[in-house]
Amino acid sequence: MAYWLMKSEPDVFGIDDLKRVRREPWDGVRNYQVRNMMRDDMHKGDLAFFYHSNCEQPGIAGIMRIVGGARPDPAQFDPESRYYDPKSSPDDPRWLLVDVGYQRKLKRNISLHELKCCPELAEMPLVRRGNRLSVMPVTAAQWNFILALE
DNA sequence: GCCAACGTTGGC
DNA sequence: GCCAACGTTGGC
Repeated sequence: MAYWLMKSEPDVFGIDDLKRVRREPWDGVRNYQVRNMMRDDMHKGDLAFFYHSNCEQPGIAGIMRIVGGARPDPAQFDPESRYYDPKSSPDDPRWLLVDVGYQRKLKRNISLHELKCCPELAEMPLVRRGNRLSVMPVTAAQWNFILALE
């Protein structure tokens, strides 16, 4: 089983939203590197940190599980969607999503600032300059270390 | 295939 | 709101 960190803006969709709906298609990924990771490396049963980005206190807010493997993101075919991609076709879908399920909130939000201060996490793309991945792998050691901060 | 222009991400 | 970083686009 693999571990991940997935970013979302809480103003758009946060951990409390996932808690309410229990399960959600993680749509809108429009980055090839992330798409390839979802396609090749993400599997049903994997666990992921829910990270709040672009907000007052960026950080890890909860844990979710991958409950469905990669499948075409319907939003890419919807002209009304902000994720519409006219260059994609149902015959050859360009963008994928995975389905995630609510697991739990962390007892406290673990802020980006705090994560940045941990030498043990220095290799995480999250704390590295210029990183723009909205989904990134987390090693078992990093996962356990972060949970121990809780 | 190069690279300038442009758009997006996301911390601050 | 600013802006650094970086991915994508498209002219050549």
